[in-house]
Amino acid sequence: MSETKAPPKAKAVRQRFRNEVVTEIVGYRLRRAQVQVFQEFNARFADYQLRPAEYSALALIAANPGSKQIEVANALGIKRANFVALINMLETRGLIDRRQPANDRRSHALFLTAEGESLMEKLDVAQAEFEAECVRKLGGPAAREQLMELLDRLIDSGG
Amino acid sequence: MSETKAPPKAKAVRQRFRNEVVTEIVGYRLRRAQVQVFQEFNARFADYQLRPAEYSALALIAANPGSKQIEVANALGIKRANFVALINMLETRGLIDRRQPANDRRSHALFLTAEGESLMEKLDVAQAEFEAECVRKLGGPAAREQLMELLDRLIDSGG
DNA sequence: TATTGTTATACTCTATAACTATA
DNA sequence: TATAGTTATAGAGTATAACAATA
Repeated sequence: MSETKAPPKAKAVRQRFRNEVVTEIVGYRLRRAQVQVFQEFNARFADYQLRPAEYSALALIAANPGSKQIEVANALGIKRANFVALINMLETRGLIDRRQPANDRRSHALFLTAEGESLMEKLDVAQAEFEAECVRKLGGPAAREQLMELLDRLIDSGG
Repeated sequence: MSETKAPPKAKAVRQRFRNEVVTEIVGYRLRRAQVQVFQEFNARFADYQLRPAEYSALALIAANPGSKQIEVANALGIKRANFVALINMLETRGLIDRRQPANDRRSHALFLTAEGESLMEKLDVAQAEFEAECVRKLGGPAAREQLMELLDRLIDSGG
């Protein structure tokens, strides 16, 4: 503090760019936080070549073996038409299977393959580490719980 | 509670779809909240034909008259290349002006037109109403302040 | 008639490279 | 050399319409 120099005086000191008109908007800050967190996710899961939607699809199939494409798509907020390419990719990579269900031959029953199960074990670890990092940034489990509750209020309310 | 019927026994009771593997992830819930808030924004600003980025650009130019394209683009987290079409649109619609600054002829100095200023007054009202609605959903100003602080922690931390 | 998966298509958003004019 | 604006282009993500198979 004792060694700070006087600011330059000659040129008209360019006023700082005023961001507050947007940074103080809930939606704007929500967006920036989400982008930041997704970038961090992508960096951490780059080794697995999995983006958020792909990871989420795998996790949902693991937790709901035999579920239909439309169920997983709906849970992810993805249109069933757009889910086809995603699930094709996971099948091509040998991570999931489409099987013929007995009761409804229109639908496909989704399952992890052995390789998918094996990968999922690693993904669970990576995801737990990532979540722990978020908790650390937020300042602890209580802060995370607070955030989750506040976000829920924005999601739940219909109008 | 006293009138609950026994669950149907005949068919194998289809277990509820288990979402928790994703809904309990900070990033996932952040994303869903952001999408919800942006949808609400789009609905409210449909009359003005303005999406979040366009509104934010106008607000930043209003708060920083004479700013350069790259300054506004950076503040919005948009590449300068992608900002061109956005600002072209706003200029075509007569909401902003690109003027020649005296000191640096490479850049464009951005200003709201009279029409832009006039529109901005209405947008300020609409945005204030929208923010108030978010506060209501969150449960009051203190809850909003909490959310903003928590989101900041996710944005600030570099690693 | 309605639903599931699928294809095709279009529109937005984003990322990169390269050009120009200026600094 | 570096920066501001621009163009072109390609990749995601998303939305809609239409079709086949099945319910």
